[in-house]
Amino acid sequence: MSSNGVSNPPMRIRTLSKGEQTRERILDLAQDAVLHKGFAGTSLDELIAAAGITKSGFFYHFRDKNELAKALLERYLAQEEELFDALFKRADELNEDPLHGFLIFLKLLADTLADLPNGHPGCMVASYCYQDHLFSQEVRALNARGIMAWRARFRARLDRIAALYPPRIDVDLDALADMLSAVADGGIILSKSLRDPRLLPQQVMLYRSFVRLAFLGN
Amino acid sequence: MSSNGVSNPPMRIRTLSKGEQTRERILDLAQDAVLHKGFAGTSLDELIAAAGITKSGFFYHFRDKNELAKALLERYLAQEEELFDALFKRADELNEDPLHGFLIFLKLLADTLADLPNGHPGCMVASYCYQDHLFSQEVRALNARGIMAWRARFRARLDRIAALYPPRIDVDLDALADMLSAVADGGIILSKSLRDPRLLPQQVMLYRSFVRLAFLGN
DNA sequence: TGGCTACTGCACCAATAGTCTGGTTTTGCG
DNA sequence: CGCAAAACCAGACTATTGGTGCAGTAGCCA
Repeated sequence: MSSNGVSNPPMRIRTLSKGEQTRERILDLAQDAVLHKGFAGTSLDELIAAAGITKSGFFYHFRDKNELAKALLERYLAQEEELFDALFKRADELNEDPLHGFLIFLKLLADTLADLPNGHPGCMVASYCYQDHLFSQEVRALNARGIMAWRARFRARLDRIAALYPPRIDVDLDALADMLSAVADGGIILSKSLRDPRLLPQQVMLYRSFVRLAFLGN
Repeated sequence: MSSNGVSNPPMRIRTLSKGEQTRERILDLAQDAVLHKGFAGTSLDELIAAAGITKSGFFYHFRDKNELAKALLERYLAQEEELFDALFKRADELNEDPLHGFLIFLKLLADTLADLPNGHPGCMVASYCYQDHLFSQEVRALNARGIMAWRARFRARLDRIAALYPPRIDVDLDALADMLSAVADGGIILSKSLRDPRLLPQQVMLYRSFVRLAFLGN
């Protein structure tokens, strides 16, 4: 796009350099493997074979395996952030009311999840949570911070909702915020285990029903 | 019961033979390790060292590592069954109404989870779900059957409830049954990742609020 | 022309992982 | 007590794993 001239980053989305491409390819392969075999069950040899590089090539991009774990998680969390940003933005454009905006967001989220061709691939945070002793303190902390970020994000919404719609039941808003993470992670487990991609969006929609009932009463 | 005579198993709870004790010890250690490091990350060497046996001793009890995985999951599912049986029994003794019986059950479940000294150790089904490519088809099927059993169990309750209390919202009872599994698995992930044992029972209680709202309206 | 990026190739290593064969002790039980 | 079965132990073996070190190089950009 716009090859107008000199040293401008074209269109804000920089095209990835060759090295970045390879790095992304490794991360893609690693993510897939880790979500199906766990981190320890994913060997470097398998990754380099699939990526079409050599061991030396791998260590050019990552100092060691733990750095791969870290990069994997960082990328995953960033992608989630982006997704939520985008969905909230779309939802807010459709409705100004905080409650209805949130309900729309949840519908958009469910739709997005339902449209994933092979179902949700799995949540890195959940995967890492069941292998925490494999990782450095840094990675574990990153994992926890990811969940806390989701809580803060949803909690902020719920605060604005509760200010306008006094809850029909006695409910801790942090817990209600956490419940979306829980239902999503649980829904992913259901979908993956039973090999039914519909279960995850279905659970999100159930959470939506709960929110609606709790604040709107119907 | 009744040690009236001869070849009765004393007290119904047979005391474990030495071999069974060792086997249980291995399974205990393995479960703990697997829930913290994943299956591939759990080495046999580490298990036999902790159990105080040799490698050969291990293979006397399990043909190979996959058999350990199977035994681990089978035992876990059986223990869950037992727990649910016990809690439903207690709940039903306290109230005959299906809805209130279920609500009591959920409270008992939350209390039980809250009383676990170090929080819930983790769900084997969730752990295995994120490492399915490590296991035989048999183990994967067992995992799926476990979730299906929970669904069937809760669904049966919800059917009886819905017959008496027409739901205030349009809700798929299978999905609502699944939601308990989802919220529990998600709650475990929250509790483990954030190192806060209260989060899991809290999520169960939120699910309880939802059920109450959906069928009772308050 | 040189320097940087992004690798390849190969040699080598200690530590495990998982298996297997064949023996030995320990235990329950009649 | 005596003996078969149960419950192990000793040790050898091989493939794999994560990782180190170093030398070399193709391509690109200034």
